[in-house]
Amino acid sequence: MSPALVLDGACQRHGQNACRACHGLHHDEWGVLDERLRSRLNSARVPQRYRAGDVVFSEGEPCQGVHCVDRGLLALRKRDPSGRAVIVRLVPPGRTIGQRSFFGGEPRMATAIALVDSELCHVDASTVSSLLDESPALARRFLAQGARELREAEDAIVRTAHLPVRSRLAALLVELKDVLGSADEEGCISLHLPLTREQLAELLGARRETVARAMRALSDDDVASFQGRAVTIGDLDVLLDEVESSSDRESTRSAAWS
Amino acid sequence: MSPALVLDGACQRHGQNACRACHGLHHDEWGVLDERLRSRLNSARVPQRYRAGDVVFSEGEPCQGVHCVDRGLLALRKRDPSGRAVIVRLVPPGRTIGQRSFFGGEPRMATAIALVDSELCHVDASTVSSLLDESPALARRFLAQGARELREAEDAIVRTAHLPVRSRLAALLVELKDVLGSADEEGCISLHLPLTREQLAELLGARRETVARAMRALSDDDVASFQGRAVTIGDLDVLLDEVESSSDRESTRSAAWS
DNA sequence: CGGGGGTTTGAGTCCGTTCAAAATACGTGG
DNA sequence: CCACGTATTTTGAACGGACTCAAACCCCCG
Repeated sequence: MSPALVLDGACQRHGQNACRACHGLHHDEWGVLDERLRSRLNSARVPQRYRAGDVVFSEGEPCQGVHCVDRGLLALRKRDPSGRAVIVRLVPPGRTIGQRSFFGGEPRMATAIALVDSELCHVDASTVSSLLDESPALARRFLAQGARELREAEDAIVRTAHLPVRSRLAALLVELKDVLGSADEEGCISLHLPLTREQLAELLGARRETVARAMRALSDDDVASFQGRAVTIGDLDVLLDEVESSSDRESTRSAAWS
Repeated sequence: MSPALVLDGACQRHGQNACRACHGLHHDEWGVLDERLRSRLNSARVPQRYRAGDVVFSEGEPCQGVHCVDRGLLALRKRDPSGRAVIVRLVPPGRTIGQRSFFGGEPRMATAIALVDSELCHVDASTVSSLLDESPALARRFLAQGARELREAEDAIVRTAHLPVRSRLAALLVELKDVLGSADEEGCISLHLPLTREQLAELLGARRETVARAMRALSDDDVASFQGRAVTIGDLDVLLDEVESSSDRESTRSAAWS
């Protein structure tokens, strides 16, 4: 039912050729290449496997090209001036990482970490460059993808600016359910978190303890239940309200009480 | 002495032709166009003037192309789910706004507001499209610019995640001094804030009152002084420390006291 | 001189943090 | 399969930063 499951299924079926196969199926950049350029890409790309916790590239390193995510999930993490880690975004299958520093001509500004066992394809810088020069359509795809990432980043800025941790956690669950969730026949969504509480905290801009308390608060109010890394969402609408309302909460409540 | 002042001077000298002239001079996208394409751009662009407070485009509107900033300063502002405004970034002269929704094929996701009297050039969507298709170099420029904006957005995420308002204000001053500041012979930097306290608060993800208190705290500690919208920075190093240290502060202090 | 927008200050409250301890999960070797 | 040591997660209590509400203050302009 969920798009993510369909994606995973398709990738597994194609084994080592997952890269070409998956990228054709989804909103990914390379899909627009014609046969000739696609075969050039195919001979240049090098498939790689990473285990949960492995580092794909590190903050400060020079950029050696881009990586496409075929399977798994990555996190991009930066450090603030005082050394604390912040996860700036998650990268699901179908997306490319490393574009930012490739196009910006900068060293890597974040560390990419595999949150679960993952399969990537590395494409070296000169191949990407030559493909870009020959395919304006590819450039447009990358521009569109960059626009999307910028929007997501700005949405994150807006969320962290004013929403409490509890609402930010709810918003994160809403996002994750599209990528990792599966719904049973009752409309009850369940998903397995690919992050430790610590990483969840880095992603939400909070501390472990605060995240734990926010989880407890959500389950006390029957919005979602947490058992270890397993999450179940009884009613999606209740979860969505959690994100929208925030300050409306007590007014909604008092309306329900009267 | 400051780059911003040089830029302003150059633009004013060219009057109505500021667009072409300015864009050639700086790190702007259009600079890479050859003579033919540049003249196409020049005949399609329409110069526009906005007064402080004017809206260039609004959240939700369809995208009609991009705008280049020749003079002045713009703010891009979004609203969070509960309706509160957040300024996600400032746009100085030399930059283009509206690319994000143009490339993403989405309606505008933010409202663009002139913070001071500003001059822009509007370039319609089909012109930008045709230029992009004919000039891979232009596409690369836009990709580079998108990468830069994404990095800046991610930096903002990291800052708001853990730094206190006082440090975020200091970081903002460090950025603004490059665009708006002028240094006297003593190395003492002064600048005029183009924002109300309210807008400053929206930019920092805080409330007016908190920003006022943070200003007071900074001037009490002789980091910077605020008189209305005029800011003077006595020693830039002290201001930079303010951003770096944050949690180191009390240890620095105790070292100084002993 | 008296508005009115914008700014500053104060007092009280709430949310998130910090520090510390208990509880739970987990992998490893016996 | 169980016991044990370690890492992660959860809870509690106290503190602190930022928010809210409310009032005073400016400063510019009519």
